[in-house]
Amino acid sequence: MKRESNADAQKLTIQDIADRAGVSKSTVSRYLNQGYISDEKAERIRAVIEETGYQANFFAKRLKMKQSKLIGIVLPRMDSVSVGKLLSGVGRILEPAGYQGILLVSGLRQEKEIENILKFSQQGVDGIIVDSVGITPRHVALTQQLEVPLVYTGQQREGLRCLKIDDYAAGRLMGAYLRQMGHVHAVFLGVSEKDHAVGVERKQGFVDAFTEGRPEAQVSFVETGFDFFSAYSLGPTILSFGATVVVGATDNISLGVLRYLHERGIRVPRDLSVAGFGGYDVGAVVYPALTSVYFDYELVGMKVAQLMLDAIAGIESDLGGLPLHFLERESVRRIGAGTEAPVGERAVCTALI
Amino acid sequence: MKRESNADAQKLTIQDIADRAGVSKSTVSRYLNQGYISDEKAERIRAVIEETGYQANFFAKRLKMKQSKLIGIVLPRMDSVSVGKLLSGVGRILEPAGYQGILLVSGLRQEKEIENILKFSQQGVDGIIVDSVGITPRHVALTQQLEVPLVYTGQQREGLRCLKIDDYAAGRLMGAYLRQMGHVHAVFLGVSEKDHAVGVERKQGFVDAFTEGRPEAQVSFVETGFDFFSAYSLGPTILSFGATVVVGATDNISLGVLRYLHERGIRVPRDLSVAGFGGYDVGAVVYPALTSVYFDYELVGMKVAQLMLDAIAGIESDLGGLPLHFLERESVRRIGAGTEAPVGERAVCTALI
DNA sequence: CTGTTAGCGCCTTCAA
DNA sequence: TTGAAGGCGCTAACAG
Repeated sequence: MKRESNADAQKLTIQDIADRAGVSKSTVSRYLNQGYISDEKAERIRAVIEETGYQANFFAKRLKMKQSKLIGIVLPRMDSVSVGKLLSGVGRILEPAGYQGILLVSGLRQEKEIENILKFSQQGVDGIIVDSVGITPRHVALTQQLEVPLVYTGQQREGLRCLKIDDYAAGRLMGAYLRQMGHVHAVFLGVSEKDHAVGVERKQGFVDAFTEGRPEAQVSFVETGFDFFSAYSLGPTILSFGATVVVGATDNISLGVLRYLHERGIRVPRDLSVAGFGGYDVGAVVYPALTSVYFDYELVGMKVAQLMLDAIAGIESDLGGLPLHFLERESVRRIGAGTEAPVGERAVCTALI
Repeated sequence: MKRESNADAQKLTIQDIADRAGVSKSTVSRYLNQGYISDEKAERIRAVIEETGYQANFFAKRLKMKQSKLIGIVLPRMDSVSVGKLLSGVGRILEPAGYQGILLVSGLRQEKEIENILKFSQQGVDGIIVDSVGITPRHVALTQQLEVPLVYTGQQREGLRCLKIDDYAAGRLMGAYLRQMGHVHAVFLGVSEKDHAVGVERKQGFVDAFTEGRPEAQVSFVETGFDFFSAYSLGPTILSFGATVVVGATDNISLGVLRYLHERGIRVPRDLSVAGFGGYDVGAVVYPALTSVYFDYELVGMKVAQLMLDAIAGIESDLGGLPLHFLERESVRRIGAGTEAPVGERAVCTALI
């Protein structure tokens, strides 16, 4: 009966392996890393490692190597589809590169976001990815002060390494589409301007493309939260404007509207059109399926991760833009003739399911 | 103009602080940990640390301390609502306890799940939480072999530290409800039995409660994938049985059915009832809102994390069960009188939105 | 090709 | 109370 199984893998050190293989520590180390040893010893070492299940101590190794192969990821929240997709994309790039993501959640608070960045930098991660809810001057200062490379997404700011979907362009896409469909009066159900990307850029893009050179065009604004219940409860207000289409700043918001309209017996799109942003799968299950601008968050994640890797390698890369896809589904009705959108405006529109 | 700002926080070591404060390394160390020094020196050190922004090197510290304050979390996938909620719950417990989660995704592959567990144990995490898609004998062997404590969720297995929702009970809850509503013939749209929790337990619970002591009761089975498109495409098959209710093993599956029925002009619940499992928010937005058994994955996450913390502390705790809530919404119709369910079967039913 | 020798930055006896 | 010294496990010169 053998006493030493390959349990307690943690306990043995490189010295133990060296002893059992009858070589020195450094030889084992070389075997593990570069490899500059005779086939014979290599084989002896391999055998010992095999049977003991030895694994190098992570912390000792990192202490020497001065790099953790860890990327800190600061997230606004955990239970969100887009965050999930983003993470999925990030992992896809990080893993094959030998890096590992480590998370910290900031509960949508900018302050905590900064704390988390600090915490990661103290922990000695090799890079920090921040999915921000709002970049403050302190973010900028901190980023420049820190040694470790940072990449931001979700929000954008001059002077920082950023990569996010083009909310303004997304807004324009929707605005152009609706004017083509002949709509003249729209209700825009937006969110707080504190979220610059969604609250300001997305809305502005929509308004610009929808109204540009059309004095008769009109957009009414209503502010809501991100969840569909808050949108749902705004139903009466929305109807009071007498518009022909309601645009929610996110699909969730639009779904809330859809549900309200359904209960009120208002048919979509016959009586009123509805559209959103995000292109979530759920938009395809509801009836009518929601017309939306699709954001490929997984791709965002992949590009952000690549940007991170490049930054670590000392390369300041520029990974082009992120494509936007227009999902023309069932919730928007054509009214009258429509106004042609500016040339090329529909170039990136693609119909997906 | 000061040359040394508090940038490069990483670079200074405990020795630097000691020098600037005019004390020895060990004094600084003591200040940082236990505290067994004169107020005077303590103050000097505090000041230096304050102005330099010094932070102890994470890896050096861990190398000495023999504990990482890191919990490895092995996930089947990243882009899923339930995983997001679970993580959210885990974080809620881990963070205040000074622990941090670190993730590895196994892409729904059991093999990779094992690799990931191994990887974490090599990295010296203090504990590993596994949201499993299927526990194999190798999982069991590995778990017993490893030094580090493991906690499983998603699946259950004798001899392992597990905590998951009671799929069998959830199935029973649904079965009992439907028989009470007078249904006699149901179609169960289930998933592969490889997923023991969902594919076997949940289904069995449903069948048992639905048919027990009712020879006339009948359940027809159809196997599908987890996504709603695959369920959607099974529409014709489902209808061919002529049942009065369709039960999807997950809400996603049921949503696919709902969409199919809607397109075919079949009214729910008038012509056919539909129900699911999960209680996702989306189920409340569709029309009719989906009746479902609600799983509080965030709570699961919290309990799993607590179990982990206890295990680390050497305590083998038993955190009771997880409550199930029945969401009686709009998609199931009452037919005839119904059969009373076994006594107490509805005890844990609660109506949430 | 290989073993010896230094540390990486920190914590922790051990004397003083 | 404090400082000196040793060592956690590993890698990377440096001589052989």
